[in-house]
Amino acid sequence: MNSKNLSSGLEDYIEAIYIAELNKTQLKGAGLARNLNISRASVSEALSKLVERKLIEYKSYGIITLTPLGKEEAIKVYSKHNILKDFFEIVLLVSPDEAEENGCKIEHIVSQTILDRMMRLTSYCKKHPECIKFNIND
Amino acid sequence: MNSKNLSSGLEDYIEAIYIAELNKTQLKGAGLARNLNISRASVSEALSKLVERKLIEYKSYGIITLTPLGKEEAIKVYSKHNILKDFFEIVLLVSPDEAEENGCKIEHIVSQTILDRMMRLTSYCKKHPECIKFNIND
DNA sequence: ACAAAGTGTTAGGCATGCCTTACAATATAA
DNA sequence: TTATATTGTAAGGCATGCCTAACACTTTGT
Repeated sequence: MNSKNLSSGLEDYIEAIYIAELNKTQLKGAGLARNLNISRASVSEALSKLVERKLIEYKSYGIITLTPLGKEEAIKVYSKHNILKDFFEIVLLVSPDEAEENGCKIEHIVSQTILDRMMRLTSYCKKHPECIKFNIND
Repeated sequence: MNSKNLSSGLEDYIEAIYIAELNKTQLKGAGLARNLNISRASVSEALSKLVERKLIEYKSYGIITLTPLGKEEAIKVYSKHNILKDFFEIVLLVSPDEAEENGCKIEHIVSQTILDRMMRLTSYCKKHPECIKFNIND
């Protein structure tokens, strides 16, 4: 389980780091702790693991950076997240907050096939909005 | 977290016990261990917790039975499971195995609103099968 | 009734992942 | 430059949930 699969916990860290990079934020451990609402101690442990797995670069008091490998992983997770969120919002008409919350959890466990189908259905519903009447009548 | 919320692990046990009851199977700990592919020792621990929380009745070497409370919980989980599985199969056209596998995991974390919407969309698609063309063309 | 098969439990471990406390190191602002 | 704020980490805990090994108990078949 060391080389390939990331636990859902580590995926969350990687994703948060990636989002910080997207926002061009200089992220340190303490900031990550604040973002994730987790203790600095826990973040410290997690960062060590991520460094060990060569997914991030990080030295004490420095800025956290994704390695190319880490970025690859981050993009995977983040895109799962977005596929789910869009699907919940656009197809199932769920509120943004709830879509976000569910996406965050489900992203770690859902299969690729299901994501692919969701993506297709989302884009279909965007083009054919009349298809979303399921929710109103029978 | 004691009185109300079940961990996803315990939900799995409860669900497996419920399914055994549906099949009119006399279930003991060892059988449950086989069903879930888990050691007898782990099952033994879990059953103690479930007895403690008054979700099952169980004595060593006896048959495991759900209490009314346990049955209530089981039905909740099981119906989530089925809503997800049906949705994946009927709306997203995923294979039964994959639908099952994903349902098993997601049932523990998905919100009620999303389940409700999935249910509606599933029944809509059953009545209007032409709606599932999203998967073929644009 | 007694051996074999099946079942249950305890003890000791491992992994994940979170916490608080206490302290150490660095950065920053006066 | 020195005090304050920020950041990092080590130690010791807790909870979940899984494992194996070893042992104990019950059931079953002959």
